Amino acid sequence: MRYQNEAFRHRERLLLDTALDCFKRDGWEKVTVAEVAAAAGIAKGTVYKHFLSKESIYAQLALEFSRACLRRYLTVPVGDHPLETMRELILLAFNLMREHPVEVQLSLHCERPEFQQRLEPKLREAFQSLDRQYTQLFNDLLDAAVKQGEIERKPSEPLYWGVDTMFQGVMARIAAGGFGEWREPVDLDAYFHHVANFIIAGIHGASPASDDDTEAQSC
Amino acid sequence: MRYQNEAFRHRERLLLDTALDCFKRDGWEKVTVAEVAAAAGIAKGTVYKHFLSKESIYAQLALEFSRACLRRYLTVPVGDHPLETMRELILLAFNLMREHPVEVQLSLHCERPEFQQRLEPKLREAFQSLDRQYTQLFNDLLDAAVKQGEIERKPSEPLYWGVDTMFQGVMARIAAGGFGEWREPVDLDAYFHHVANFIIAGIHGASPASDDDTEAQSC
DNA sequence: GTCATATCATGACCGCTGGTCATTATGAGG
DNA sequence: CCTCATAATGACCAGCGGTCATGATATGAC
Repeated sequence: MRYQNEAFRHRERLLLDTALDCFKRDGWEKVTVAEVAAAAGIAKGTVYKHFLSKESIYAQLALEFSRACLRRYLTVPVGDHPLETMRELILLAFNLMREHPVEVQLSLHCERPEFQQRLEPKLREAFQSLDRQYTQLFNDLLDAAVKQGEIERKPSEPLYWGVDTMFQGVMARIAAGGFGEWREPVDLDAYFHHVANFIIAGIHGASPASDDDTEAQSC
Repeated sequence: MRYQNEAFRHRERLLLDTALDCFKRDGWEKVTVAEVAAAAGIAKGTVYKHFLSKESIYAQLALEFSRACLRRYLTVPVGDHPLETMRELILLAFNLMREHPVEVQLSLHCERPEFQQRLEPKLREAFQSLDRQYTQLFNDLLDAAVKQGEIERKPSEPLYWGVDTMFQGVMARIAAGGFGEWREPVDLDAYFHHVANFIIAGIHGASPASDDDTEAQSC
């Protein structure tokens, strides 16, 4: 009884790893469950003893990547210049994405509500939990920046919208394979650098009281 | 000969319209070619006299939407405050997206290089042509802003990266169905407003020199 | 009106997919 | 060694996008 359990778990890891390899080699959309199973030396039916569906595999891989990234971010110490730390984190995130385009594609795919509602509740909650942790990370950093006097205190949510949107955009860009049909070749390093600047500028300058509008109930 | 030709073109329009209706009602991923054909009162095989593939239908609908948007943008006059015009355009774009989420989903789907390379060259070129026109629109606006002294002259491409990324992000958000699992309900109007501010702030402040980021407080 | 011809519409058919489940193989316990 | 619970298997299914031989229809000459 013990041995079988061990073997079962081992197979699950093997399947996830194999699936990711296949996705990286041939594109996650094209790879079939049968191919993954064959590559792992396992019958197709067995895959469904471990995962409810192919999409469930997508979700687990996306979750693992997201968790690994978060773990990495949390090791970065917040110095005396939280906004610089934020820039550092942003660039770190972009580089992690660049190194793992397939995982980024999967993440984008799995974030869609339409996808999530098909998903088993357990995994859906895992996604939500991660979202919360990322929001927390951002808010902590923003608070630190306020405390250090780098920015004025203002509602954090609109700023998070901006940053989140920017991240979505970069993910879409990376998932799309960079600047495929762009006018001229684009260096991803330069792109990352400028986008990071754009974000920091947005945080500095966005939406305090510029002109019209009805928010600003800060504090 | 004349009648048949007319009827053929009419069918093509009918098919596109019907397909869009079906996509809006049941989700563009789930709808099958047979369903679209049935809804249009046409046999499945006939669909393939008009379109090389289901993806080709996606592409044509995305193109039509993109063209319609561009046409709309071009009617907005550039006043004495180009950056305000840009904000206006940005908000117009966001509202168009909100009113046409399915078209946004299709656009995102069709922009992916992997998708485009499967596409018939004619349609691919249409996408590239549109891209060029959008870039042009942005550059013209930026030039005008420089001429009016609203911003300093600086390389436009990095700024376009930022704006493009932001748009990708908003499209992803809208395609995802808004803020599905967000902490608390988010008003899209407020979201649009703040994101537009974020973009304008980014344009003002982003990336003038190497790593110097603080600048460009609102006027 | 009628027939020959060119053109188009049709739906049975194909290969392939994700997913199922009755059957078979295998380890654990007496 | 035998029994039994449990896990692995792959033939099988329904449904998909896409094809193509066949049948229907408009056209133009007479």
